[in-house]
Amino acid sequence: MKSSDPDVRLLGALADPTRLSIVRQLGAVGRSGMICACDFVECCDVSQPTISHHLKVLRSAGVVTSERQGTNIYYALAPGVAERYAAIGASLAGLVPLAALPSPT
Amino acid sequence: MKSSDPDVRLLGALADPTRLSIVRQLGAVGRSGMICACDFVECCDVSQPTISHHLKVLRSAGVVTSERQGTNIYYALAPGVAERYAAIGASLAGLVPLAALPSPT
DNA sequence: CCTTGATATTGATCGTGGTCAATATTGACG
DNA sequence: CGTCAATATTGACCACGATCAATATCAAGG
Repeated sequence: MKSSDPDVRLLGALADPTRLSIVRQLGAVGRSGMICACDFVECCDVSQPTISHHLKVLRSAGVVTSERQGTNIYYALAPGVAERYAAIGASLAGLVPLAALPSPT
Repeated sequence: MKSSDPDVRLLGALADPTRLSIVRQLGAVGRSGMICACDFVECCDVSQPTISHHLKVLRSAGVVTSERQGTNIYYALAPGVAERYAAIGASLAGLVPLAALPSPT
């Protein structure tokens, strides 16, 4: 019954404090920024297997991509995830959510 | 442990096929559009108590507002929910979700 | 190879949430 | 007040997901 709707899966992937924190860190380092999985283990106070599980959920929902570099694995925001998120917002409010953002003058 | 983070609650409220369907219907009828609860019972193939439960979740997360008219109760998108959704998107992708929308050349 | 560090998987536990049947509440209208 | 239609609440059941301890895989260096 896994809901199979990709929009629901995207929202569900973000609807967890640990995962939202991970994704926000990835967003904060910019578009091409990559973060080592070990860094997530340090910051969020959950165990390493739990972090690995959350990263798997995010990857499976198409939110992040992973790239191996030696023993470390670096994660980055998947391309197009912002578009997907914005598209869901558009289907909700039927409009332009962005116009409402704090405009940086 | 209810996660208390309003962003997580907003995303969680949308991360359900039935609730997303409800919110999309509300978005489709436009800004001031209101929809009777009974209409949701008809369209989504879940029982009336379940619809009532989902509406309660959406109301509790600040996604919808309700207004009684006789025996019927009409629901509408809460003001500011689009802004809240967009703000989360901004914190994710750095900014710009809107520029990323399908550009109509 | 063997060890070591990083990540993933397994297995188990436990809370949360979606669902329904049954029942209660609420409001309108005789 | 009694009835009816609409909505909410209760109680129970079940699946899913978040979590951790233990273990496995995987890659680099000696």
